[in-house]
Amino acid sequence: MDLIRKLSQIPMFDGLSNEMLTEIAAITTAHEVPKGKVIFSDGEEANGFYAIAEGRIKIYKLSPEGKEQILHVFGPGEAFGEVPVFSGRHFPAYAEAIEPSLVLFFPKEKFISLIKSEPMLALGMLADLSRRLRYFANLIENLSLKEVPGRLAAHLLYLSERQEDSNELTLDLNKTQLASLLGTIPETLSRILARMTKEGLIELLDNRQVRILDRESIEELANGERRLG
Amino acid sequence: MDLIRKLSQIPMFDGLSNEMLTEIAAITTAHEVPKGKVIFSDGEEANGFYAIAEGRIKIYKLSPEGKEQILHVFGPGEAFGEVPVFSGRHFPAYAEAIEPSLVLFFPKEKFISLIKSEPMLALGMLADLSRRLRYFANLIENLSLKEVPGRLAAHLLYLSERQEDSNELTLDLNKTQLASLLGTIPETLSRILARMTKEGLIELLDNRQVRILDRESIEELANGERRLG
DNA sequence: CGTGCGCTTGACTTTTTTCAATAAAGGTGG
DNA sequence: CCACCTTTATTGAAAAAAGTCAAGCGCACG
Repeated sequence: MDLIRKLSQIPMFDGLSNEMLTEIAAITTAHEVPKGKVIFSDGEEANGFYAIAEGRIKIYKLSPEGKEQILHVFGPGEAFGEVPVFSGRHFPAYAEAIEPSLVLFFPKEKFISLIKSEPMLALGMLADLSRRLRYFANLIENLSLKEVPGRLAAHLLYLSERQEDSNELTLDLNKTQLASLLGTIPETLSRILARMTKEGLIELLDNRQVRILDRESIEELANGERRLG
Repeated sequence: MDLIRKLSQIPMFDGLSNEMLTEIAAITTAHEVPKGKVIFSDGEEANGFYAIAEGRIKIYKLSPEGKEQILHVFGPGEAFGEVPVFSGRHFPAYAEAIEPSLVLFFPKEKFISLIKSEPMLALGMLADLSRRLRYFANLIENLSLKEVPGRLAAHLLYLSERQEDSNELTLDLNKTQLASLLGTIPETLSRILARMTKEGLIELLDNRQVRILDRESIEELANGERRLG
């Protein structure tokens, strides 16, 4: 069945038997989500969690004045909204589709029953949450200990690692959302990109394409060993 | 045995049978840690994780210039250093005793074997990591979306909830470390406490004692509905 | 073809940090 | 128990970083 193939592509479910995947499929429902739709809200009661079959979902917090901090952008194969399955009853942030998406939903109680009978499922889940904690520790470090140019530099290096030509990269978000991911605002991001261009560290090709001209300087920026003039 | 009593007081191990506690005890070692001792460092390879029997441990990141961001302060009954047990091989931050402490150590592979045979242990672990993710989401929100007065106000309210007299509270850290927990520096914290005092929101008694004089205004500060004059 | 949203840039304000000096607190050994 | 010494805390003045407000451009989409 198609659903089982989708489940098997989720890393969290790696190493599970076909029987177990079938059991999971039996409790799974799939939902199409249009771009811009809020899947759940901060503080909302949770009945289960999600995984992405297609599309991308941003997880974010909002300030009272409406400023947004993106915590995570998840793509195909990644799960989200698991926290209230295991502690607390409410989602800790907002989730919104930033592309037309197809998400799979797993109801809480039924999923917990499966965990009790299948330790590998628990270990996959633990690995998943652990990776996320590691990612958050890094995000906190960036927000608290680096200035915006350093955060941007680190992000550019991160993106450049996962492209064919390691010196030409495509931004995965528009600049407003990239600003939100980096804990700043579009104006500041724009200015810093301009400064990095003027100092010959990067070159802006398309609106979404960046060429790295001076990788070493960008690495120094990301490590706090240098600052923009 | 004394070790089993200590294990039974760790919330992560709630609901486990005596036999299982005995099995855990068989792989546990206890270690005294003097105040100021670094238990593990960011990036160091991990062989297992820890839980606190007595004392307090801070988990933190350092910038190249030596600025510190505290991620967590853990006390008796709390576990730390679990992330590399389930994903990655290295600790994601530093851990240091801020009081003379007694910590329990659980070796990685042996602990994973126990998890495979006891689903309740996995669920306790999952609840633990989930709580931590929730806490981190909150910390990120504070760092990114609130100014320092708002972060301090939120922390004072948090402390006041867990004291007998809800309007008189004891800071759990010295001010240098409190600044580090709030993502700022001692000078800034000092100034903001002075401003809150001048505006009649709080009164500083001892160096560690704070009396809340105007709780409503502090709540508004914490919610970003108000700012200091 | 127009409206709107995203992006950029400038001028200005606010917040926070830096640097420096001093004061207070806490722990140690005599 | 006190004097000393190190660490911690406070305060001021100046600098830096980032945010706000406002205006204008351009591209996309209906």
